Amino acid sequence: MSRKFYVTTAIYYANAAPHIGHAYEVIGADVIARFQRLVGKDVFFLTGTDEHGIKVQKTAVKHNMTPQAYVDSVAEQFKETWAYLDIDYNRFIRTTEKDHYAVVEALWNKLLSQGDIYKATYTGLYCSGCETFTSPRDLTPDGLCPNHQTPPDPVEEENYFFRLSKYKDAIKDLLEKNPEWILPTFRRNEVLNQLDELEDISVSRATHSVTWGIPVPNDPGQVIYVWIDALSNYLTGIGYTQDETRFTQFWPADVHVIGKDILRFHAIYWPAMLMAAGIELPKSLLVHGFITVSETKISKSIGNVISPQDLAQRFELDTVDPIRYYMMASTGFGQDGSYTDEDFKNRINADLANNLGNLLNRTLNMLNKYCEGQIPQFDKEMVSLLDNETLSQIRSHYDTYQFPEALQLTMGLVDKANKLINDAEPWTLFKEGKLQELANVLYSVLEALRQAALLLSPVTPTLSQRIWDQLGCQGSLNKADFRWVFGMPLPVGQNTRLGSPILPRLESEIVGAGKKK
RNA sequence: CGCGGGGUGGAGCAGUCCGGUAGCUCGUUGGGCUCAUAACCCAAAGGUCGCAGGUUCAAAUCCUGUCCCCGCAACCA
Repeated sequence: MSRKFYVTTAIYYANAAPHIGHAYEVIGADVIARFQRLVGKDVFFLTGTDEHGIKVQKTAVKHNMTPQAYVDSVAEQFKETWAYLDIDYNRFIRTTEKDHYAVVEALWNKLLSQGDIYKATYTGLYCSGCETFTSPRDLTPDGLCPNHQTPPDPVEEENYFFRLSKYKDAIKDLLEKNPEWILPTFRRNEVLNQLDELEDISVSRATHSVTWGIPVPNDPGQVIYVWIDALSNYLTGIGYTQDETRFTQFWPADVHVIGKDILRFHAIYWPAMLMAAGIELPKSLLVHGFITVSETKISKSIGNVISPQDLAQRFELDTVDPIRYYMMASTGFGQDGSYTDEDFKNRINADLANNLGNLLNRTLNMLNKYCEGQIPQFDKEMVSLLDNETLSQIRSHYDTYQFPEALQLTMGLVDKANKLINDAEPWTLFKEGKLQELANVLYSVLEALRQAALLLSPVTPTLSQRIWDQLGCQGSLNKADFRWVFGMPLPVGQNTRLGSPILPRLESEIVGAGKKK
């Protein structure tokens, strides 16, 4: 088994601030990265921003900024949000970075020299108001530009094209022979269906329509369009043509985490480009759905854009873990997820505050009263609440990106611990002087807590660490090892450190969902 | 007939491939316990399994028809 793991998110278009939709994807990728580290892989986790193009160019003008200054500010916002969300990435790539230019140019030149990029005339509908080409389906029924209510002009323009059609059969073959290449698998059909009408794609734009992009080598009148520019970030991120050692270490990507909106580009354009360039293909695409807020698609025009910070503020959270947990527990990849305040509060209170947090609290309190706060000496009557079978199921769910299932099983361990306390009644055992039995029960529960903290740590790193610390364990869970689940039981006699609840119950939200604050 | 996903107790889902007491989480109600973050444990109520036919001793599950939602079809996370 390979010891490396390369995971990426899509790079986010730098013309607006991040919201919980972006957060969902990046958290998913972060959970994958953290889990793979936990099981001992050498992980590289790449995320970043896509910063070129006409929209950025225009938005910058609107803000009275240069495109560069504008994308600098947006990239900064993304980085801040990622830090806030506890995203432990290895690199935040920006398509305006120098090494990316070098990669894109290298790729371009290679494809051009072998004839996979060629120059041709592109005929399109150009709206002078929008200063961009539009497609017929974006027009009003009368054939007018929806923004300007004017008819677009047919314009001919010299562009470079990528010989995508040449790779049609190879892509088809790839998808048919690798049913698991796109996950969840039902997405594959969507792509297969689109394959038949595949034409070559335009991969450059004339500078009179867009200037904010990577210039086409040796052709000052053209800039490279989004496909080659954006998709190739996955190569740049690990040093293609720049750092061959690292590149060969991590390529191919193990999984590209993407939204369903950009599946086509990742499932068709991207492998075609790689085939053309003679580069190995990524191993899989993990396609997620969208998060809707109160059943409505997140949209600026509707005004229900909500940032992770908004959400945390709304419930006065002192850690983002509930957000991470909620997103990973309630929505499997593939489905669209619906966010509501009510649902969020219920879920977090039930799982994290009541079941998990309170379990720690009640157990350590008893330990203080009955065992002077020390991990008690158990004997062979002590039962383990976690078994090998369940553990391997949890691991397998994490491995296959089935986070709701992994979390549910882990919470099952917590349930068992709560149940054991109710059934065994340690307070009665104490009164009756059955101290060995008492020690066994408490140890079982404490050990379950330690294991749960470890198993949840990819999703809730902060809360897990709080449990870890209160149990008196040393060090950071970021450096933990999956084998510790059974391999590093709580040492007898260790002093625990009961603290404040790891997560207070959420009370009524301050502002309702779906409204702008 | 473009392709695909889905319609199961108040909410969100599993079960459908390999027919046979309709399950899980949350919520609601009642009880228990008292170590704990009004928490935890137990129990109960609550479902024409979209609709209509058919096959079968037996269908949420197979077959046929039909209605309704949603997604995808060149840049919308």
